[in-house]
Amino acid sequence: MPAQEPVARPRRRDEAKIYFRRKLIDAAIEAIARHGLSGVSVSRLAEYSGLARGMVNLHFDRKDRLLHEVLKHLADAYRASWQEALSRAADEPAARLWALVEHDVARKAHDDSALIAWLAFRQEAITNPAYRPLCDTRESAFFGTVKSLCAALIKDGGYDIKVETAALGITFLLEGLWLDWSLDPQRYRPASGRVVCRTHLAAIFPRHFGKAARAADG
Amino acid sequence: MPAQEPVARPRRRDEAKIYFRRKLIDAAIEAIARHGLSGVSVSRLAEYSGLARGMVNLHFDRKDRLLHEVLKHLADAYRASWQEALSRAADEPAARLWALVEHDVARKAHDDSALIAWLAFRQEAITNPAYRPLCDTRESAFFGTVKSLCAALIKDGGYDIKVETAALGITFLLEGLWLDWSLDPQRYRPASGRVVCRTHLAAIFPRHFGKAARAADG
Amino acid sequence: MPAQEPVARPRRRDEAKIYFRRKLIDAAIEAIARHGLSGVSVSRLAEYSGLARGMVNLHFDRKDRLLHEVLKHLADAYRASWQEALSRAADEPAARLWALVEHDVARKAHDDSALIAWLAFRQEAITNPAYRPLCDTRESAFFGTVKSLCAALIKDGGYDIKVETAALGITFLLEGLWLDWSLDPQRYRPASGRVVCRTHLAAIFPRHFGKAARAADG
Amino acid sequence: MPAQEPVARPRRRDEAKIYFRRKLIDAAIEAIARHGLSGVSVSRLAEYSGLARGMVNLHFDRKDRLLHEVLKHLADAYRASWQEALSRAADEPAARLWALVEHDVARKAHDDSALIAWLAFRQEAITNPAYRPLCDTRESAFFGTVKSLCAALIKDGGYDIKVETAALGITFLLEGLWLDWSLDPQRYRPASGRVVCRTHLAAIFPRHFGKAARAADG
DNA sequence: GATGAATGAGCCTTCATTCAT
DNA sequence: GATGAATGAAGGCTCATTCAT
Repeated sequence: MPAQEPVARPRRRDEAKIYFRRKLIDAAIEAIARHGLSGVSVSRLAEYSGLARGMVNLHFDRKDRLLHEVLKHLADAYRASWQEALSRAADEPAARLWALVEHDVARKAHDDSALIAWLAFRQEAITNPAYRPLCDTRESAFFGTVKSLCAALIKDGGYDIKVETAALGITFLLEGLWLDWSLDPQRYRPASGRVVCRTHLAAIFPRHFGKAARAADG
Repeated sequence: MPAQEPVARPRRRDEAKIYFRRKLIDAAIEAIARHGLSGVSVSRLAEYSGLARGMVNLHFDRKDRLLHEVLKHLADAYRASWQEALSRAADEPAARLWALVEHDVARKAHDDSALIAWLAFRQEAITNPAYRPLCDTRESAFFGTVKSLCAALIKDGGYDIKVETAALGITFLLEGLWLDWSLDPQRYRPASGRVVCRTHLAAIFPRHFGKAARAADG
Repeated sequence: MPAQEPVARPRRRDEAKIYFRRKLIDAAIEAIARHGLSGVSVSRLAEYSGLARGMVNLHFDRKDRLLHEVLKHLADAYRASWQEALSRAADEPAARLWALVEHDVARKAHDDSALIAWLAFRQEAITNPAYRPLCDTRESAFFGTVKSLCAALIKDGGYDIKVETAALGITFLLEGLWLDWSLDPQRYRPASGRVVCRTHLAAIFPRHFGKAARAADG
Repeated sequence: MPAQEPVARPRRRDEAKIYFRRKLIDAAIEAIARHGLSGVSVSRLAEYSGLARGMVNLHFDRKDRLLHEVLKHLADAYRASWQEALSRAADEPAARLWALVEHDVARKAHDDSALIAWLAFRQEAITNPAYRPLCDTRESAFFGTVKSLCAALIKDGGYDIKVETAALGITFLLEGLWLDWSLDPQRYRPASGRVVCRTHLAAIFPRHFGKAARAADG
């Protein structure tokens, strides 16, 4: 767990409720990252959160629902994160697309637990349909954004490639990156991930990510 | 479960042993594919295999070891499969590399349970180090083959790209494909996966997979 | 089981904890007495105590530890019992030694389960070293007390016998008594056990337990 | 286990039967001595005997019955042993009684497994009535012999003691000795056991085991 | 006769949930 | 609201026994 912030328990009821829910969600993320989804027991949540066992059922009714909230939390946080990165990028499709990629590539250097937990849900969604809507890459806002950026680039560059194909290629690459990273975070090097993605983009959108752009990137 | 082949139980002891072990391994693959790794209980294995509960411990000592054998089985089967595909390809690096990719792309149209089970182990390996050696893409024979084929292509085509980068890009793409497929096998279309990969290869190895080659592919 | 005292379950938590632990310990003693140490299963403990199966692990973590606590309980209760008997005796070594013997001889008329359970642990200690410290007669406070009383008598009477030998003889006799009693409690007669011990004491400490004393005893 | 005698398996069927039964009985004694009665599993018997698992049921039908045979074997061997010691003694009650005691006292220096196994059955007999007849000291030929020797001594010496009391005292002492020895065979010293018994005999039969006799013993 | 593969009952333990405190 | 004691279902494993080989 990262440095335990010594935030005091709020006195007001509605604030306390939020406080406890958040503590349990954080504990769950940590537990998933360390022991996998099936390694999350109520006892372990109590241990990791420092709260009583009954809190899970009090605040989320069922362990099930807590996990669902955790997934929502992860999805929201991820979306907020890449949208924030997007908002800082220049207002051109190429720059914005690269901002998305760079955000993913770079983020793997920190933020371990959340990423691993996300992957755990991603896997669980295969057999547990309840998680699917929140996990399906193709349905996410991220994928939508990538698609619209690709569409803009294709229109602008006159490329002979379908939007769907371009967007899928990019997301496949990023997902492969996640998995590769997750198996051994120590081994992962942002630089090599970046080059792999850049090369791919240069291939499908040469006028936007071709040699000139690559030189600028180093 | 696929159609239950009515293979009679062998009478000879050594054959029966192999027969039952195989039955348990198949049952495990099926159970993993349906319920995830943590959904594999001895009772469920008994149910899926039609054998007694004690058989798991009799033939594999611990459930643990059965699962390890399942993973080995999956790894072996996958390796045998792509190697067979490789052996049928023309003796040129480009053709051979494409044979590998095509094998992966096409295989997702069948073979559901094995693939999903493999992904489950892949995920489990993140938190359970015991599975890691058999799951780490970078250490596999597959990745080694991809690397040596890339090396040959780079030498032949004089490309300005590191072997590692090229090989990683290809495997990331394929792994992304696996995940995308796994979440909804019905949705998956081999054709679109093929195009995504082809486009990528054309980008990094244009002299081998460029326009001319793409035209040939359709 | 002896008549189930209808003591209501305490409402206060700390009292309830003691109450349930005690109930389980009593159930264990009863189960050991009826079925032997290896006949104590969690199911049987639940049955005998009227509590849920999970209570064993809740209150003692492992069945193992419950049994250890049972042994401690038996040892404590036995010690308290003979010490109480000792405290009521006159302040002379002979009277005190006899009080100890009489306590053992007489107690076998009641208190069945505890005694049989104790013997079961005594036996188990032979192959399970964990029980040994609490079972070893020679290390017990009882043996120490017997020794010091013997020492006092030897000094007072000028007997030509080692303290260790005298004390061992007495404890051997008492242990033989226990075993003989345990095989058939119905057959056991305190009177005959008493005579056997008295005769022995008269032999090694004639000036304290000789004819005159024997006459007084009846 | 003591040095494994390399006796070849007999060819003749009836001899082979005896041979295997004996091997299983020896294995059982060893297993009981090491792991206690409840630690004797068919697997362990197979391991210790070097025979197949099915042999237990083939030769003894049930594990139960094998154990019963083991107890009979132990009882027979013990009886043969003390009777042999008795036959070597001089033809006087005192000498014969002492031969019995000495046999017991001295035997504890070797013969570990059989003694510990015997004690295990002795304990088990408390809760399992099936073992009782073969374990009950008071019913055994040994006790009968002790009683008749005591009777002879009482008649000869004109002692004022009941036969039963005298015989019980002696057997209690010896049983106490067994238990004390069993908890720590390393600690046991035959000499001290001998002195304890001698002192006791001198007390109840002074004319036969009094000072003069004691001096002779050292 | 001898073997060990196959069975299913029973073992201890962990678990999510309920609910009195 | 917050706690953790109590429950009983389900988990993996060991076992004695049966019986085909």
